Amino acid sequence: MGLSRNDLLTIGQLAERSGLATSALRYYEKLGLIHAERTSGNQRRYARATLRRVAFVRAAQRVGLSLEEARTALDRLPEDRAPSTAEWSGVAQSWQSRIDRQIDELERLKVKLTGCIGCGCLSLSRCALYNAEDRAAAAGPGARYLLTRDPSSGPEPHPSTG
Amino acid sequence: MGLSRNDLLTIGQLAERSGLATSALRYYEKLGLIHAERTSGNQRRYARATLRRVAFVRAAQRVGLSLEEARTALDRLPEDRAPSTAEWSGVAQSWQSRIDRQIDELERLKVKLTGCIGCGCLSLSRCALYNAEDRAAAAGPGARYLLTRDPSSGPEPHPSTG
DNA sequence: GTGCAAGTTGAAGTCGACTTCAAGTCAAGC
DNA sequence: GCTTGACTTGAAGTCGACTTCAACTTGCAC
Repeated sequence: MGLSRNDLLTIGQLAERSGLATSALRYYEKLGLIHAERTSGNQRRYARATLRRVAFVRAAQRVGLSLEEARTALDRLPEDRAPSTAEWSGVAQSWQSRIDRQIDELERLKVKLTGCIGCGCLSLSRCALYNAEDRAAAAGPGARYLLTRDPSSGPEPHPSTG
Repeated sequence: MGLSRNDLLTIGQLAERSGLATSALRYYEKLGLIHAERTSGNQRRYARATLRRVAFVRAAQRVGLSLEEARTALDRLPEDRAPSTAEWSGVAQSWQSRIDRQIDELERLKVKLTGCIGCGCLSLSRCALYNAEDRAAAAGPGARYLLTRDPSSGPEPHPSTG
């Protein structure tokens, strides 16, 4: 399990240690999330700090960021060393409020479901589940685009061609 | 805004009332989530109860179910009337535990982030963010496949061809 | 110096949940 | 009866985050 040489990781080693597939790491590199030196034979060699960047990206995804957003956040942290408390706390705090919003939305949904049990609900007239008001609010990771259909808030699902 | 005739909704009306696009409703029909009668001219006409089914599907998505899973859950509820308290409570309770798991995972992530602020963390040796142990646990809606790489738990990301 | 696992590339495929398109048909108001 | 907007279909496109493929090259153990 030891590193083969002076602290540089092959893509396979980074994959094993980060829990990601090598193909994912190459993909991350293409997006500019991580970066590797090359051997004379053109193989990638990663600095150990890359492990940190990968962990950061995975955590970012868990808070609901896209890889593109993760890249932006990553740009505000140093590439070659651990961030200082100050550097880190800004990021962490904005993530915390994201998490809080997600938790909040889940709590509200839970209350609605409980209400529905109590009132024998799902009748068309006044079930809370039918009131879509806060659909766009905070939805979990990855789900934002799936559950939002309210044109007055948040990004459009696929504004590409039309 | 009134219904044009005897309680049957056109696809446009159902779209407006449910907040979904007509294309989404046709897609739901193709998946067997909803069903429509037809006019002599082959246009869809929906019973009002369809509104309930659609609402159910959207709620299911918010708890993290796929449309396929929603269809399965839907099969256990009556198609033409509001479910009884008994019929509903089984579903609602299983959703609640899903929600609880999701909240739980978010709480844990939040604690980790707080820890990282306090300890000037993100050093490679012992930052909690690096310990991926519970990655596969509960992740939010839609995110399960993105964040899971642990072969010992949960569904494989894309086991299709290989 | 050879064998073979592990690396390289770009292009194409996958997944779920839809949307968009093209080419036509229906329904309802005037 | 005509116009026009809402509807019909199947096929193809979109999105993000990867994975898979094919054809090839490197690097390390023996």
